[in-house]
Parts: sequence; structure tokens; C-alpha cells
Amino acid sequence: MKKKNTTIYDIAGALDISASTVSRALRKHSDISEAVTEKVIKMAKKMNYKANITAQNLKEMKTKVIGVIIPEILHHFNMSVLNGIEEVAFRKGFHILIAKTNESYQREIMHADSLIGQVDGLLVCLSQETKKYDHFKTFKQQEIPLVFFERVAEKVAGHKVIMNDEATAFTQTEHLIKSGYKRIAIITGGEHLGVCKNRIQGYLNALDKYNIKKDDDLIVTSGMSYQEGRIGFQKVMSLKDKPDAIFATSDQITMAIYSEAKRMGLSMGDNFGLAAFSCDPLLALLEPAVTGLGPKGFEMGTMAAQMCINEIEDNSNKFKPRTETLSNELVIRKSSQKTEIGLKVKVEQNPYLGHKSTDESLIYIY
Amino acid sequence: MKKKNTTIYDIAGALDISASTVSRALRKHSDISEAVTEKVIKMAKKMNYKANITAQNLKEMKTKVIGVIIPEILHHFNMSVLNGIEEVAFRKGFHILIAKTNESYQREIMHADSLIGQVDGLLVCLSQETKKYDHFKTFKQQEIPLVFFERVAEKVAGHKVIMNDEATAFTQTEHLIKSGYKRIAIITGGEHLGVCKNRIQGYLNALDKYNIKKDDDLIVTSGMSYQEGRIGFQKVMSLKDKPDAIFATSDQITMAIYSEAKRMGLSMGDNFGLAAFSCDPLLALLEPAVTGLGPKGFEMGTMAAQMCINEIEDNSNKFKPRTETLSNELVIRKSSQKTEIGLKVKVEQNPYLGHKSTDESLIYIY
DNA sequence: ATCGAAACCGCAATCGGTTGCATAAAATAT
DNA sequence: ATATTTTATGCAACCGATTGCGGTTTCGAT
Repeated sequence: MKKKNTTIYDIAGALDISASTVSRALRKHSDISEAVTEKVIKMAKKMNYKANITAQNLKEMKTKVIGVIIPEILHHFNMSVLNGIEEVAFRKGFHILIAKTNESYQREIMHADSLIGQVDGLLVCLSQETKKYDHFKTFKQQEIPLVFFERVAEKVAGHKVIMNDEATAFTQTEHLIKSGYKRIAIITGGEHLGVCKNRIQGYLNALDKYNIKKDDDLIVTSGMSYQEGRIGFQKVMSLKDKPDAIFATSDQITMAIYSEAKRMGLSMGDNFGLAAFSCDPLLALLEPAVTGLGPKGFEMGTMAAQMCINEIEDNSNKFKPRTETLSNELVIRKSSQKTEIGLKVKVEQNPYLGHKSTDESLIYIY
Repeated sequence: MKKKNTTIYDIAGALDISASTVSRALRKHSDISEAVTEKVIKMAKKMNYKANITAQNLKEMKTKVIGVIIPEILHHFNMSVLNGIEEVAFRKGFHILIAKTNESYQREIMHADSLIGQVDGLLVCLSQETKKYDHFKTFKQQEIPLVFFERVAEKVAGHKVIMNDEATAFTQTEHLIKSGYKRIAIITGGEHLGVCKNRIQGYLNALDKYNIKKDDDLIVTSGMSYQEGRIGFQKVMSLKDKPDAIFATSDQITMAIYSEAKRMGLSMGDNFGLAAFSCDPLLALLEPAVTGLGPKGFEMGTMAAQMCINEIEDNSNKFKPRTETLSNELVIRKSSQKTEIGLKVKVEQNPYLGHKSTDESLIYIY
């Protein structure tokens, strides 16, 4: 049983004044005389008064909380995004509620339902399984701002923050081609996820530009997780005509391939190329270091949170869904370069040398 | 301006019955006839009714939210803990509110204050700066369950979840000694943090056991962050009598030392030993792989959340602060082994081969 | 036909804080 | 001295849902 906390009525009783006066005094309303205001504040401190936030929320019809629905917590990219969200939320006086789906559609629905009324706005990165979006309808109806990031629901009218997936995938694939790799596979997730579809498209565009024939065997949409990435990798490596390079489209897929390749004794960056759609700083620490992208998670988080809070604080009723696209920069490392090109090129091409991240706690080694 | 949502009164109006009947019908109270109950539920769906959780919370005097105050988001260990917390919270029907302090005492106070009344319970990992604990008093007064994890406030009457820091530090230091290293430094944070104090103690105990004289130059309490770790490392490496091994007491310190050592061309695991109080799976991917600990973050999180929720749901008024201590297992890798001992020993001593983590999303490679 | 008991539903208070409006007292103006 | 404004405070409704208690109706039992 909870102990009853002191309320404004208790203070009012102790001071023999009305609760409304107490309420006003505590918010330093000019209607209340200084003498009374001071008296109230002193008594409040003495009685250890803490405003009941729930009651305030009910009255104000707001919670000062934004929810974040996210498939996984323990991924570097997601953590960066969360970090960015928290930073903006804190500055704006919001708290963040984290709801993890474990990539489960069902759990996403449960969380979406249970967050209605708990939050003033919602940020969502869809689960891998999600193909229907009805569970977000209520947010629209109740006019709770909704911002998708990374994995977005194209058909839902909410703000979106994404990366220029197609262009980035094009650049990475092109880089592998230019490095001299001939048979490039892409390992990614289902095409219902926009990110995957677009990355595949970019990959295809690059092949097209260099007149490389598309080979469906080399396009694996097994999934974005570590396990699924491993399966995808094993699939292409068991082809009679194996690829000599792989474009990995997630942090987890990348790690799976890296580990497996190493176990198989493949010499990455030499006879086997690897480029990753990943900005995990870990890539720089591996040997060989893995070609990836510059950090963007933090920025994605701040941007999404910013859009959400702007929407919350905007009373102008005119909602226009906006899509922000972040551009990526390629960070070339050893894993995607044949030996003869070598270290010199790498260093010179690296746009990140001396780069100061907005996210101070990251470690960068190039 | 928010659109007004439908309430039980709207439903009551539409059906020409009372709000209390609607309320009871929606919760399937047996007092209400099936006919009415069904009618109400149908109308609720039709009018797109969603209960106002804030109002419920006010009435029930609870929020079904537990707060988590944490110094940093972008650390693998912290997110493992968070992951564990989320898992338990979800099963128990709670949401989690994340508040990041950035290792700042002031920000910790702000968050503590603003979370009062927002949460039914609070989990805290103290900031590095925190030396006073008055901001947690109100939680005691309001009888909001308080659980510290990892970095705990010894003097505050709350539950605690910690690791057996002293014993673990002893084991790690002893391992370095047995590996043949003679001059072992410890790089850690200020002694006001229990974790640091205890790890230093364990380190000293090991030296003691092997009759190695303590050298204050080798005990660096510069801080637990990457930057501070780097500074600490540089400090000991600029001694005329340099250490030949280092015991690093945090994920960040470890990475700082690893990077710097590599830059300096030190051959880790050979003429330079490194053991880390860290369970970051990244350690296994480095070359040389770094000796560390088995994963414990997830377990720490589940345990802390469990204790907190138990306390919330326990009405028996009898509060007894409990301290749970998790034991660690050493995971020996190359960084702490002189070459002549070699790989064979490592594999055999590794207690984690084939280990199945409770935390599925981690990657383990040994 | 009468009584008692279920069955079913509504009134009103409650959770704690906020705020429009009315009122009373004090200050200023006429 | 009276009218008018200013200052300071209280009353009561409100936010939305829950629930104890009491009231009405229905139905079977006697």
C-alpha cells in the first residue's frame, strides 16, 4: 500500500487557505501576494510536497513523454539513434519510453496499443516482420504525432527519417566493382522493408551501369539479423559459382559474414571483398578493417525526435507529412580493396580522417 | 490543439446509459448484463474509444512505468542491462522510461526530481560524478522502490545489484601474474565509486598473495571514460619504469588502451598483457582478442527489474534492502597470454565455449 | 399475493491539480 | 464620501475513469 503523499489540499489545510491559492502560489501566479506565495512555498518544502504529475497530466492532457518503438536495443546503430533521441528529448523537457519489439509484429502491436495515451508522440522503427500498419491508425485518429525512422511505413501518413539507401548502396556496389571484384552478392532482408528494397535497387543500378548481368542467386533476402545473415552467406558460398565480394546491408549481417569468412580463411580485402551498410565503429577495429559508412545514427535520432516534438508543440493543425533523407558517406577500409591498391589510397579516400562526430562517446579509429 | 477523444461519457451518451455502467461493462464486471456489456463494447469500438490511461493512473495511483537512470546509452554493457530490464518489464506489463545523465551529477538530480510521480519504481546506475545522494531521499519518503545497479549508493537504503568486483579483480590480476607479467597497472575511476574501490582492492589482494609490492604509480584513478582511460594509460606508459601489463576496469578504458597500445606497436599478449573488466563481445573480435568476462549485463538487468517490480507489487510494507551479487567468469583470450603459453591453454581454459547466452542478440566468438 | 433475493444499473464521491469567474477587501480616483 | 479600480483569494467545475452504496426491477419461492 502506498503512503499518501502530501497534496495541495494538505498545504491549504495547514495554512488555512484554499487549494487554488496554493496551486497558484506554487506556480508563482501574479494574482497571489508575495507574502502568501512565500508562505506556501516554505510550507510545501516543509511538508515535502511533490506535485502529482499524473493529475497535472490529466488536466493538461499531455504527458511530456515520447515513446520509441524499436526492434532491438543492443545494436550499435539503434543505440546511436536512441542516444540522439534522448539528447533532444531532454533539452525539450521530454522523457522517452522505450518499447522493444524483438522484431516481432505481434509485440509491435501490443506496444503500439499500450502506448496510446501514455505518450505525446511516437517514434517507430518497424519490426522486420511488419507488413500491416493498422496498429498505427489510432495515433492518427488521436492526432498523436508519429515519426518513423530507418524502417518506415511508406503508406502511413507520418513523418519519416530515412537514409538515401539507394544512392548509398549504389556507391558501395560501385566501389566494389571499381576495386576489381567481379561477382558481387548482396545479403539483405525482405523487400517489404523499404530499406532493403532500396538497397537492392541501388545495388542493381550499379551493376547496370557497369554492364554486369544481374544474377538472382546473388541476391539473398534472408533477413537482417545475425543468424539470418549467416544463413544467407552460407547460401551464396555454397553456389558452384561463388561470389568474390559481398555487400552486407546491416550491422548484424556484416558481423555474421565477417566471422564466417574469417573462419573459412577468406582473405578479406584481397581475394574477397566486403562492404557494409553499417556505421558501427567496430568495423574500424577489425582486422582487416571493414568498409562501411560514416556515423549517422545519432543524427537520425535527433532529427526524428525534433520532428516529433515540433509536431507536438505545433498547434496549427495543418499536418504535412515530411520525409527527411540523410545522406551517407562511404568510409573505405581494407576489406573492400585488393592488395595492389593498398593502404595509400585508403587513407586518401577516407573522408573521415579527423572527423569530429556529433556523438562524443563514439570511438573512431581509421 | 488536441482533438478531444471519445470518453466513457460519450459512449454513455450515445447509448443513453450512465458512465459507470460503461466503465463496468468495459471491464466486464459481472454486475452488468451481457446484453448491455456487448452493446457497450460494440459502441466503444465503433466510436474508437481508447481509455485515458492518465485518468486511470490518477485513480489507481500508479503508472505501470519504471524509470531507469543511466550514465550513458552508447555503451554495450549499459544496453545489455537495459535489455534485461525491458524484457522483465514487458513480461510484467511495465514500460521503461530512460533518463541519461551523461555522467553528470546535476543531470542526475534533474532526472531524479522529474521522475518522481512519473514512475512506480526507479532503477539507477550512478553517474561518475555523484558523491551525494540526497536526490534519492524523496523516493524513500514516497516509498517508491529504488534499485541501484552496477554503480550503487552504499549508504542509501535501496536494493542493489552488483558484481563480485573484488573477487573478479583478484582473479584477473592473478591471471596476469600467473601469465608471467611482473609489473601490473590498474586503470580505473575514482574510489568514491564502489565498483572502483572494490576492483582496486581485488587487484591489491592479488598482488599481496604473490608478494608483489604495491606501487602507487601503477594505480590510476583517472576515470571510467574513453578519454580518461587514454589519459591514464599515457600516464603509466610515461613512467620511467613502465608496466608490462594492465588491468582495465571498464569497457571504455579497455578500448582506449587497446587503441593506444596498438598505435604504439605494443604486441598485446606477448610482451604486453591486457585484461579487461568488460564483457563486451567486441573483445573477442579484436586481434589479438582481449581477455575479459562472461556476459552479465542482461542478468543484472533482469535481476534489478525483478527486484524493483517485486517491491512495487508487494504490499506488505516490510522493506528490507537486499543486495544481489552476480559472480563473474573469466574469459581468457590472447591479450593476456605470453606466446609460449599459447592457444591451447586458452581454448581449454575458456569456460565459455559453446556458452548459450540468455541474451540472444549478442554475438559470441571465442 | 407477498416477500426476499438476485440481477442490473445510476448517483456521487474520489484521485490531485488547474483555472474561469465571482467576491471581498483594499487602494485610488472623483 | 462615494464610485471605481486594483489586488487577493475562494468557489466550484473540470480532466476521465473507478467504485461503494443505494435504488429499481424482475423473478422465483412460499
